Amino acid sequence: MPTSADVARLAGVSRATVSYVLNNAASVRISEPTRLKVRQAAEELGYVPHAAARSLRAGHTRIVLLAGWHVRVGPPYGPFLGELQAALHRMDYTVVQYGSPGLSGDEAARAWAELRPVAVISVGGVVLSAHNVETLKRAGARAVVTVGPTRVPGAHALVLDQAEVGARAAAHLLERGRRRIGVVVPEEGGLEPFSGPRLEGARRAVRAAGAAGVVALPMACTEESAAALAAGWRSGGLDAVFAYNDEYALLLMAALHDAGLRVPADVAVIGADDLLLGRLLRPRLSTVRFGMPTGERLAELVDRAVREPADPAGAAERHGPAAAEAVRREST
Amino acid sequence: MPTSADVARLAGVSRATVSYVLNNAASVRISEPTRLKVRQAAEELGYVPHAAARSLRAGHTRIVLLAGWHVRVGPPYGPFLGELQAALHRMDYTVVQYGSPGLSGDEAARAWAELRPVAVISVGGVVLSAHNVETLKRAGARAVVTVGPTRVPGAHALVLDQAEVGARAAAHLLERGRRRIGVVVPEEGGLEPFSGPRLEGARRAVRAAGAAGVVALPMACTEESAAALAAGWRSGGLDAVFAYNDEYALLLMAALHDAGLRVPADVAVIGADDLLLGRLLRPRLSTVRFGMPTGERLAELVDRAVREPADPAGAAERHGPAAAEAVRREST
DNA sequence: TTGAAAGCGGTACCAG
DNA sequence: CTGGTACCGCTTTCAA
Repeated sequence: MPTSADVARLAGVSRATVSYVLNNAASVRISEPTRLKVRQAAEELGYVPHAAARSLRAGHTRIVLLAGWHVRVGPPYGPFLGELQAALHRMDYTVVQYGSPGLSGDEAARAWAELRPVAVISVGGVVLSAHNVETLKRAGARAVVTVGPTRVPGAHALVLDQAEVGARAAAHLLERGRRRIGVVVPEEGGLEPFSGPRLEGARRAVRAAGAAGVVALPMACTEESAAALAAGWRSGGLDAVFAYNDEYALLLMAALHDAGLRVPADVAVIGADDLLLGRLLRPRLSTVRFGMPTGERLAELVDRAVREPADPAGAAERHGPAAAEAVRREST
Repeated sequence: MPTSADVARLAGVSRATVSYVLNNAASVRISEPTRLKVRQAAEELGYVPHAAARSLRAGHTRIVLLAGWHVRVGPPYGPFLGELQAALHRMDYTVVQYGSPGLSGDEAARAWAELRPVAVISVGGVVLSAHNVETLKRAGARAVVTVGPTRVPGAHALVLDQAEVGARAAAHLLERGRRRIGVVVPEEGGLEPFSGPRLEGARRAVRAAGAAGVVALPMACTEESAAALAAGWRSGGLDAVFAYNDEYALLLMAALHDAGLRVPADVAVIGADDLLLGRLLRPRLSTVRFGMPTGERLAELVDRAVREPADPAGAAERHGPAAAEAVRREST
């Protein structure tokens, strides 16, 4: 691969001049003929600058590290992350995906810091400590943003209060007169940061209402698992279920139907995340929708944090939880 | 951020020694006490090596560039890409996501080459020329893999013959005795590399069978758009539809149902990609399934290409298309 | 207007 | 066994 020295040689100028020309350096005037020679030489050699060398010299990168993307990234995160990525790209950042299955906070922070990202966005998954955030900041991160149920000192937090989702679902079921409520908990790994709070939120809401409590129902995202759960339903005596997610809800609903139970007459079913498919199946699925911020908005937040040198500690944590609301359709 | 020089100073050794210790250099023997001093110093300072500096010196990176991830990345690509990413991570590669909306092949190749990736995986989207592949290889890419309908000279190709999908769908509908066939084409941007060949394949299959031809039906992935399409259905006189995708198929099926048409009596509907939800809705949706390679397999292919210095030109293109087959359920 | 040279952080050769 | 040092490719003062 040709280097800037090769271009300089071919153009008959110094490496400095090459750099000035190709970066349109404003602080220095280069004659038009020289510019042309340099441009042609670069073109001819197919010169492409070396990003690592540049950022080594510059002392900082334009890397935004997007961490903790699970294999199972269900809606509404998929579209959200897509938007985020596109927006950051438009702002000229290099988005580096970093899946970190099974890494501890310390290991993850170290691995991420090696890249010297200018910002880190941690989506679910890895739980960072204040010390980890400190490590990242010292490594050049001007912004560390966590998206998820927890809040880390020192980091911007886009709190997604999953407990609120569970609470709304339970409240809705209670309102509809149900009392014996089950909560489907996914058996798939990696969803605990979401499923745990959802279950807990439902539990709290039910307790607050003076009802008996909720029953956790492990289930995998397969037809077989749903059928197994539905088969034992009558003996459980539950009259309502909050199914973590619309996907799980629909699976279970189909299985309950096949097992001869009527929805919502025998069992009320509510999901979450307001997926499109919830409106396709009949009865239409009730769900809990929660206002996910747009990817663009988070991208702007990151961009601002990167540019603002002053990062008042107070401002770091003021990004409130998005509101959740139950949407009643036909299944409850 | 502390550098290896800081660690060396604190430990009272040279930078070279620090490097040897922290990288467990096998070619050199360092005394145990020294190792300990270095380790402690590094720990104490919270030293994290600088990836860019390292790869600048090494002359190569462990970056695998995953390019062309669209915002709307529908199944079965989502899970596939997730697996791929996880597998590469396990093999100790750094996966860099690079969305390139609206970039030409030349621009994209340049931008990618700046990162000096050791491998490039281009998923749909950007169309690379042989020259672009050459640029990337010169920039250090030991493997360039394209995943999608087209095949680029010089690159490994994981051909996903979308035309075959369309052809199978159409053939299935013809077999079921249908003659006037519509093909839903998504209005959403970014899907053309997939939707175009699917339409074309269906068209060819219908022509080959001596039938009249197919009608392209633009539709967005929303209830409204589906309803609009369904509303004008009777005047179109079509007795079957291939709907690009199970998602579009289900939307349309629900809309047709609401418009008073019976599936499959009045209209046969077939989708593609064999999504889970196609088995939840009744009637169960017929679909075209095609064997997507697992992410693990592609990761291994990349890994092998990276390690094998010899890359016989003949081997570069032998990765055949995955087979597609129609799965009949209840909607056709 | 252009060139020479220092140095970003880390690695690996060679000398001691 | 360890230290000195050259160098990876690029940017950016400082001089000419």
